[in-house]
Amino acid sequence: LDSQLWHACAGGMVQMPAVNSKVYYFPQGHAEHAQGIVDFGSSSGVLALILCRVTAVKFMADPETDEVFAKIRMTPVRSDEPDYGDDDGMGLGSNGADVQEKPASFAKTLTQSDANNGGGFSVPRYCAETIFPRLDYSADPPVQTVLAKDVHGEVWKFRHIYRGTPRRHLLTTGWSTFVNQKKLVAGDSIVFLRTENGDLCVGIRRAKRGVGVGHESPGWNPPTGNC
Amino acid sequence: LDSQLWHACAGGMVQMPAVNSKVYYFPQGHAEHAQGIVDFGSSSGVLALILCRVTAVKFMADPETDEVFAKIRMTPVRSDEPDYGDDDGMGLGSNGADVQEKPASFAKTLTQSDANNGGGFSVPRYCAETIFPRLDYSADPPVQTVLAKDVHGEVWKFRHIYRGTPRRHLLTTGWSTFVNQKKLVAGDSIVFLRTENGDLCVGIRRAKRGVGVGHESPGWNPPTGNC
DNA sequence: TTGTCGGCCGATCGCCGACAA
DNA sequence: TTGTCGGCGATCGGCCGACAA
Repeated sequence: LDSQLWHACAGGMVQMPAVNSKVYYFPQGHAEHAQGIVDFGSSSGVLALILCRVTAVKFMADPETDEVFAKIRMTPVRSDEPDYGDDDGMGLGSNGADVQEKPASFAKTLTQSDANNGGGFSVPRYCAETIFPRLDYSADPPVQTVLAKDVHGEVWKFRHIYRGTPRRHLLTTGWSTFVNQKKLVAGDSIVFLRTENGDLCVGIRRAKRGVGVGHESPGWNPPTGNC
Repeated sequence: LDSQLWHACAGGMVQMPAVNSKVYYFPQGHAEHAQGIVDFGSSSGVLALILCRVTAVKFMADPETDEVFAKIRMTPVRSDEPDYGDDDGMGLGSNGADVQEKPASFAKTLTQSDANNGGGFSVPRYCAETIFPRLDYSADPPVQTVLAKDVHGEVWKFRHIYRGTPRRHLLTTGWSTFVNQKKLVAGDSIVFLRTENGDLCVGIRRAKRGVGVGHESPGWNPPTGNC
């Protein structure tokens, strides 16, 4: 899985430690994330945090839901181990900027109309103009076929049209197939990303399904958006 | 799973040993059935057949495909064990007839028209008259709703109508849903069974999917039909 | 700029009798 | 008796601009 698409799906709040960097491992946080509340009382003999060195990071995606996650391999740093002087574990360069250029990407939360069966997808103008291939506006109406690769490398085909009064960008043919196959519902988000060589990719962020999900104000998220 | 419905799905050629009866267990046949060819050469030290006593029989059905199978528990009969004088292991009474009355059932192999999407199911007259609830022929046309329980206890609803020239029995509304949910194709068989208390049940026999399946002559199977 | 709606057209579903095997 | 076919009406999918937030 391409790490750029992975990061676009994960969102801008997610930063991954670089290989060879040093991080603190929290056993309690890991256990709670994996299987719920665990008693790590002071008498349990488990340290609260352990200084480790990252030995491997693997970017992955669930084959069913397309949701992204990562496997991080760590080894404890022994107190007598010499310090290699590596970075702070946030995967950032010394100037605080990502060492890797961030490609253009855009995330939108699906509206009721987007997810409705039989409807299309309303493409925000910013997304259409900066992420999608350039449309030939001299045609009437301007139409093109857009190909996008998902996290599994599968290619999806969409009809991209610029029409209506006032004019707006829409994905029509191919969109409902995508919604049904991916089992998307209103509230889920879709991520479009343009790689350096001009290829288009598409990712998914499922809405939190748990009870008591707060009613977020709708609207689109700034490029490479929410957490 | 009701043993009568199980037997109707398995077909008349299948006879199960009764609990407490004695049978021969063939390790080689069991192994080949489970995982393919296994070498049971004379030097392997495994006996070709072992006299056993059946201690339990469990009638089951695959939750996905509805295909029926059974779990048979056996314990080897030791040579010094006294003979209880039980039967021959075919589950038959001393007169060779089934100890349990066989309920009315009917099996039909689905034709192309039966399996076609958008079509109905052509009910053989014998099945409609002996298995289905009695139809009120004074109505025009005679119609009723038929409820049938599958191997999981799930109830399916069909519209049963007697119409056309010449007159014939058909299942219309509800049939295509059943075909799609059960993923039935032409060549698969459907089994209808009426229990003693008048309830209707429905089972499935999948066609052999393997390559080189011979072209069987079509047509319906006699009551509680094929193997 | 874009979310939602009603209109509308074509495709499909599914019920029907005709006909013949 | 029943398998297959063409007809046809109802429903649904899906593309469209209108309109307003």
